[in-house]
Amino acid sequence: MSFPVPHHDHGACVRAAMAAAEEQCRRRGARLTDIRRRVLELVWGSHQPVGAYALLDALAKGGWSAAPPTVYRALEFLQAHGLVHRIALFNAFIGCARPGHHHAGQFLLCSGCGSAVELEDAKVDDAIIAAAARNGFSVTRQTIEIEGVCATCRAKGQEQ
Amino acid sequence: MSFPVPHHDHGACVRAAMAAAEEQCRRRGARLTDIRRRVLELVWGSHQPVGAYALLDALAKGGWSAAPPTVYRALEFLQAHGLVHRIALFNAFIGCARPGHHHAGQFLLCSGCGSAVELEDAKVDDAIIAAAARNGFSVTRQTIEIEGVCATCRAKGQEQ
DNA sequence: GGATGATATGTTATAATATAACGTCCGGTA
DNA sequence: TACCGGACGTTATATTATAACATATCATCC
Ligand SMILES: [Zn+2]
Ligand SMILES: [Zn+2]
Ligand SMILES: [Zn+2]
Ligand SMILES: [Zn+2]
Repeated sequence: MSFPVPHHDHGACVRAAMAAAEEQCRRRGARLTDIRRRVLELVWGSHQPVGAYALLDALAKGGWSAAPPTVYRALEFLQAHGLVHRIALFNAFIGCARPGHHHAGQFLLCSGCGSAVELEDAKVDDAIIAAAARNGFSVTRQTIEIEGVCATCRAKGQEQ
Repeated sequence: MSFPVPHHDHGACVRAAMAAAEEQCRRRGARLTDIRRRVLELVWGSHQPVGAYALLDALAKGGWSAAPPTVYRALEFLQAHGLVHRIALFNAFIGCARPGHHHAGQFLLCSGCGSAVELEDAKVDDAIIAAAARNGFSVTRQTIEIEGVCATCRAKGQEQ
């Protein structure tokens, strides 16, 4: 929701995400299989978007013998159930902290630390829908990827 | 600026875009070479984003013997000078109707006809910068790609 | 429990997108 | 003319993603 502090208890992030995913799948009658669960954990390895082939390597290191379709299928499932989002700019994937919540798919991407943070800003949402409507356009999906520098990285850059 | 009417005089779009490009390059002392000019014309072949390899094929049909780097270099140049934008969602490229103008990179993408229209909406821009600032984030670049259905396609869909 | 259909996974191959690396040409300039 | 830097040609390869088909697993019904 807000930018991750550098040395936070990330294990807590992962546990919360996995619990939310289990809950979300239970509610929707979706099967969070071993592979899907493992891929989701790997996506949550950091707050940075991860590429499919990086996930593949990570799976392999865990002894999971997997080919590209394995990872892409898992990611497809996770996206379909709102557990993971794709960052189009980077061809990479990031965990969703609030599955089930309304989300428009708004991301802040820090070019310093590589972190991605999901935004749920109603004003941005409204402004976009209004601008679209003014052009006779009805919105079905938003992809909003904002590159820039987070507070932590800006502070680091200036202290030199 | 607004959605293209189905049977408009597209030649006029192309001529205007090419003139604007010549002017922009002149002002900036950039060399709009034959290949770059040709690629830009091809990008303007429609109001739909075009993939790099489609451009490559089109160049080949014009007898231009080109390899991928040729097209990617031309696209890189055109992007650098604001003559072309990349649509991250589609790995494709679209001409900019107003090079030199301030543009935040906001696009409406119709899933019916495939058209892409660039928006320059200050309210969207403001809302995003404000939302980013609230998270201590300073924006350097926006990628806003809004999928949906344009007025023309919606009308077509309903008349059945 | 065994048959059955749907869903999930394994496996191989290949498609689609993008870049690295290096040599050559060409246009302007001293 | 000799030089320099940007532009281009060419080959190879990296990166991302999907097609196609075989096999396995799971849930359900009898
Ligand atoms: Zn964390
Ligand atoms: Zn940062
Ligand atoms: Zn037109
Ligand atoms: Zn349309």
